[in-house]
Amino acid sequence: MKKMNEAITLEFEELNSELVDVFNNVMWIEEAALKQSDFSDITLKDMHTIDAISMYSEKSASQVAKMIHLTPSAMTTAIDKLVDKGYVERRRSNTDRRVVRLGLTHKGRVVYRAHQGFHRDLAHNLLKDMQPTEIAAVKRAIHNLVCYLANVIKQ
Amino acid sequence: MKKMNEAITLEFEELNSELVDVFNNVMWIEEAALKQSDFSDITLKDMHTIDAISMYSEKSASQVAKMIHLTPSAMTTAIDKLVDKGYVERRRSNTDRRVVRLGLTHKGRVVYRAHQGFHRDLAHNLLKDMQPTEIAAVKRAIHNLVCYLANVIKQ
DNA sequence: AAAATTAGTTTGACTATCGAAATAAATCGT
DNA sequence: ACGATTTATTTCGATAGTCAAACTAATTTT
Repeated sequence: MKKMNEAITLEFEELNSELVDVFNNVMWIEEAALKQSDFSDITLKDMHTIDAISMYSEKSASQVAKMIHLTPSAMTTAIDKLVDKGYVERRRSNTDRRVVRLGLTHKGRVVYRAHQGFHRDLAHNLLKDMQPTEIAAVKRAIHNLVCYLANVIKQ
Repeated sequence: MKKMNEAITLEFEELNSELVDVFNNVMWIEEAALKQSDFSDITLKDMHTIDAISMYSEKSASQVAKMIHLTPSAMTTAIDKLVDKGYVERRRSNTDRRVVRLGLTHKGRVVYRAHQGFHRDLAHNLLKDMQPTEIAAVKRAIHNLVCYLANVIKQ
């Protein structure tokens, strides 16, 4: 174990604890915000499904399932619900009639944009009142994290 | 709508998308890591319960329930499971025999420390190869986020 | 000491999820 | 071109997590 400067250790623990705080709370806050919104009939998980389907490229049901780590069967029922509620459309592919192409309805696109807005607010508030050099540092840190997580996945 | 420098806008979108990536993946990675570990009999939610109970202060069941946004009834069944599996202990308080004080068993403390280690790794990798001034910037950014989220909760 | 409050548990209904089997369409080997 | 295999999705049955409401027991208020 490396001997560390005490002040730095303390700094680190403070950061760590705030980081834990963010991770533990973001999901819950997002869920709660959704419940109070005009789209209270969907959960955050539904929202992530909608996000994975997203605006433009038409993905197949199993592609979306993989993206959000759901089994195909769970995907089917999730889509059923979102189709019933009018957020998502199922279209059988013309070139391969086994695959189901998923797309957002108008309502789906509205809620997708609203959710993107939420994330944009998060990012804006992360960078609140920061200088370009500081912003660069933050960006690098987030990138570090993304790379680290990507590595963890690979193993 | 404010007119923005295009390069800065692009920078921002890149950061935003990585941020979304982190939020979407951390939970899943944590869950997967847990499944492959020696503690595959608990879920990430169980882990958060254990984390809320934590090492030292003896909290009541309802205090823990509030911390992790669970109803008392859900808390009861969650604790039942963790008691069965040997991670948590229930003790009726002596001063007020309605309240249940929760504590970690030896096994519970081991898994708690392991989980803390996971979070510490995250924080270390966030700050990988960064200078003190950069670290300060990152810290301020995370703090911004914590404050923003705290405000969202209040409304 | 009766009524109200508080902490936690039990019960019943509902939802999400998974894995296995079923279905249906495409492709491969001959 | 035909049957066998593979692929994409769905259906079904089982399990687990959640909530709200009813309930029990302990404590506090009046």
